[in-house]
Amino acid sequence: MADTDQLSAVFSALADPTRRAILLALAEHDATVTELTAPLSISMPAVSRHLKVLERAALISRTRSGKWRGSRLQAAPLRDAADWIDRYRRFWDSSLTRLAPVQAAERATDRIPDNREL
Amino acid sequence: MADTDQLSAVFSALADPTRRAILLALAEHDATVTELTAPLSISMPAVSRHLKVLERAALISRTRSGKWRGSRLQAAPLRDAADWIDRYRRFWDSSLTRLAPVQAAERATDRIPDNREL
DNA sequence: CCTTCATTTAACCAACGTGTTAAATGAAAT
DNA sequence: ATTTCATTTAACACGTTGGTTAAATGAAGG
Repeated sequence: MADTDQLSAVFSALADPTRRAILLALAEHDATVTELTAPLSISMPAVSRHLKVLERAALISRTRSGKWRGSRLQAAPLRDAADWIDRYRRFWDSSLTRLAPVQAAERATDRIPDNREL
Repeated sequence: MADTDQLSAVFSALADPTRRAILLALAEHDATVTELTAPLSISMPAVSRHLKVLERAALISRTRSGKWRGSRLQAAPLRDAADWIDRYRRFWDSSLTRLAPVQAAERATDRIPDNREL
């Protein structure tokens, strides 16, 4: 990560398939580390550290109740990530058919040194 | 990354603020490495490598035209990322008011060993 | 040709990420 | 008190990342 900014932390957390699997599991229901580890073919310490990453990204919260530590999905940062990505929606969605030619034209003439058809 | 799966590559690419800045610039118009480097206070080789990361994630395509190599935004992978995140939308958006209590109830009773109010 | 300009590759470095196993912690149960 | 169980921390290995500067590449232009 190297960065501490929120969005970077979130995207970085999402960049790992194991962590995405964990979030998916937590979308079903809160779970303990042991429960999360079961289907994951990695050691419990490894899962524990994935959870720490998710927690730093504020994607989960953790509760303690005696022996057990529960993890709960916190989706707010996902909203931020979705919002960021949404700024690019015009580049792929329905309007693509309508907008694409315009964009192509812009791209062909704009900013490219001497219009060398990049 | 360590992983080669597409979604991981995309999220990993997005996890760096410099690369997000590059994508934002490319949302305006295609650009050369030099143009992209100008506002970025890092060296051109560094930018060149960021571009390679974005290219591996299929977030940009590159064209060559004589001396210049242009970069163009390719938003399709962003759609995939958005789609992935969207599965969690119910956890944060409007229905949150309506759904949250249900979820809370589910969470309190579900899967947690012996209902220890995690 | 020889130079210039845009970009990439190479070599290096410090920091980080992800996994492991073994030890430590801390609450529960006997 | 001692043991047991869930989890975390420590110590280690190893590959990756992101930055640097210096050299290589490759097309354009004199």
